[in-house]
Amino acid sequence: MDTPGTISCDDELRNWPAGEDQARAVQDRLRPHVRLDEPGPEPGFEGTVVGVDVAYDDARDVVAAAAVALDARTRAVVDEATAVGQISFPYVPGLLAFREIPTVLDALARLTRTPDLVVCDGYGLAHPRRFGLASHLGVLTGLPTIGVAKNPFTFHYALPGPDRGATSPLLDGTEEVGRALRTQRGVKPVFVSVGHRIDLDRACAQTLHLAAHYRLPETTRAADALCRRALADA
DNA sequence: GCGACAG
DNA sequence: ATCTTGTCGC
Repeated sequence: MDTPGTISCDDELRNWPAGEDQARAVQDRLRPHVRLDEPGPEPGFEGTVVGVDVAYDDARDVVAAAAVALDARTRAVVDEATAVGQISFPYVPGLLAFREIPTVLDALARLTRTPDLVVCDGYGLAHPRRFGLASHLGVLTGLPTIGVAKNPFTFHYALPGPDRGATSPLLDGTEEVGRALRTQRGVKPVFVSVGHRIDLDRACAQTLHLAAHYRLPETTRAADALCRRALADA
């Protein structure tokens, strides 16, 4: 049985859901473990921010994940790791975590130090059941996580102002589940949501600091490039 | 029933 | 996510 506030990552992996109904049940069971009461690290803190990403080859049934650790202040790459596996779940909107997490966990385990913050491609709280990829990865690892997505999924938003740093609420009805964040002037915004153990203001501030030169955070760009290389070499 | 739908 | 060349622009 689960102890309140504690889950076993190994047990969750052992009992990976076989179908969509089971997967949704897992999300409903794990959702109460998400912690939204911690402010999380400030941008530029002493430590590492890790970007994770995954690439697929459906024809070969191969998935490659990458984890790239950056110095949180300077954004210099300080560590990186990859992992290759078999595709464990089809892509179903709302169930992305079940497709990505097993291999991502492998890659994270191969880093030489524990991340202080993990940046995911996709969403955390901004999810039909408030438990997206970033929330799920946060609960399984216990690490602070955020989600940075390239499109608004099923949610609505007004375009933020044109300046870098401008934001607007990402809405599910009237509930703010994340924010549209302009990381570069005049460039389409990214969509930030909280995963685990960080608040939305800090999640946006971290994203802005990491996206100093491009639309997407350096963490995401580095992890994306690395997992593609890992897939090609697999 | 129809359309929308992170990666 | 992935299939994919050249091309317009700073």
